[in-house]
Amino acid sequence: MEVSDELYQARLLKLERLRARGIDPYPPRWRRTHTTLEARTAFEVAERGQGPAPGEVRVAGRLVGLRVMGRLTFAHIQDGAGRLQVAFRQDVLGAERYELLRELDLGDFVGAAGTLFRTRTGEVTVEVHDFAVLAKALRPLPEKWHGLTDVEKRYRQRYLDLIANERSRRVLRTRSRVIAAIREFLDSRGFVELETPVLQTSATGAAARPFVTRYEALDQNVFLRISLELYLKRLIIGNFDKVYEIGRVFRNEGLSTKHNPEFTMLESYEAYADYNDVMRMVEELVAHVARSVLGTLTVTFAGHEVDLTPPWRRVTLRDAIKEFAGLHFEDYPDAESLAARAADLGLRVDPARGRGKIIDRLLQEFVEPNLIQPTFVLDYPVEMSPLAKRKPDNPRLVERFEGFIGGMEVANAYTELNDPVDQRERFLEQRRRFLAGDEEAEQVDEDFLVALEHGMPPTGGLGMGIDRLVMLLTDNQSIREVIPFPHLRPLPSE
RNA sequence: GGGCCGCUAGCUCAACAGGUAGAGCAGCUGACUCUUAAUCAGCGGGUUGGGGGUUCGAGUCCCUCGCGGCCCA
Repeated sequence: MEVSDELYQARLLKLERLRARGIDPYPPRWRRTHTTLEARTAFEVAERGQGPAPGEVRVAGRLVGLRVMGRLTFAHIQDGAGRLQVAFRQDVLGAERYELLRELDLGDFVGAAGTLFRTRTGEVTVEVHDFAVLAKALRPLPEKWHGLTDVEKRYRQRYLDLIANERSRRVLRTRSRVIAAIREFLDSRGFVELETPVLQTSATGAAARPFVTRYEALDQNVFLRISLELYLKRLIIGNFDKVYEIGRVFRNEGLSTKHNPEFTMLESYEAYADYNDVMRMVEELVAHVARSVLGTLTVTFAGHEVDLTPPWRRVTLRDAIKEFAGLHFEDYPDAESLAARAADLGLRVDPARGRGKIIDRLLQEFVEPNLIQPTFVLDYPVEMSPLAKRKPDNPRLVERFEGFIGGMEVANAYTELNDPVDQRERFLEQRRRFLAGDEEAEQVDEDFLVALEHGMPPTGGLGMGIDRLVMLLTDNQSIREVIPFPHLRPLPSE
């Protein structure tokens, strides 16, 4: 992050020379009439005789190109909408104003007022009558042609990446539009968006280790949420029939290109729906998002053509594992026999972690990477799913599905468990696992049990990882690309 | 956690077999009124990620630590 003293001092000197001339290098205002895009569009519309000539325009942006040719200077400024060329002529500006250009550097914000014209090479350009420094930059920009490619620096100083790399800006814009499209879809179906607590006295709703922090005023340890589930269910109990939240959850786990400690989840709950209804909603939701953001239902992800058109393939977990791992897990009623069979397949698993964990590993290792086209895997063992309702015809399984696309899990949903007695038993089973050393076991949430005992209607619930959905739609294999400021290990001596 | 690869000027990258660390862009000085990676002439710029070792001599070889990437678990 050190900048050479030479470059920094050169810019500081220019800053001081501006001040010496009575020019504020950080003026509080600049009245802008057009973005760069609006200015060009207005000119082109007038050129075709389809609108009035824009006359004097006032544009502003970061100086990203500067070509001084004696008494004529061309420059490009970049704003949020795009780039525009501006031309400074000494005979128009006068020698004294023109001299001020010497104090400009690439990276500075400038405002330019003037009229639009086309250069001999055909580029729409502002003939500048007046200009101002809006903010002097003291550090240099990344190289103008190659930009910034150092991956670590791109993440640590994301603003430089965003200045230099159009692709990075586009990915984050897509992220924003994905979230907007999700809201549009759910709102149009009558869902209500509410916010539930980030700070919780027990972290529930997922198998994950939580972050712990300290609430000083109450002299109490609190957790950052690992899911949105149990509070949204309380809202279902409280008569919000369709409710959702898009929010950050926090999981105290490893750091990688696939995992960020904080990530964005959508959870939705719908009374009187079951997991089949939720399945249909998920495929329609994803299709809506793709159509509205990309204008197509076919996306390329990691070299694969993925077709998001509903309906998606549906396969039971039992059949999926049979298909890809070649074993029928129901033939192995206990953890020991299943672990032994998994070992034959080259998968080392500890039977002490339980039968559900082994099945989960089989799913992750053998099935998940093969689910490139959108696929719902359904009917999970009850041990893996302490918040889901049992299947009426098979109490060892629950009405749960996960949605996979491009080899990634993007959705997880259940017919929600609303039997408070069964829920209490499931919590107690989780508690036993926790005491046996399973740090990811669900915590008992007594307050939630009391809520459930007041009655929750049959409900279909959904969790979706927004970051992964954005990865899919932008063809990024690293979650860090789709998060504005991904978490990185700290650099030494800070 | 393990393996492999990377870290050199502000940025993008070179540097044979261990022998004076270079180029382009950016910066500085100058020329230039239609350029657009402007061009031309000249100049400055380095703790080669940190620490240690081998050697007459280390960007290069060895050890170690840090950060990142890819793969595996």
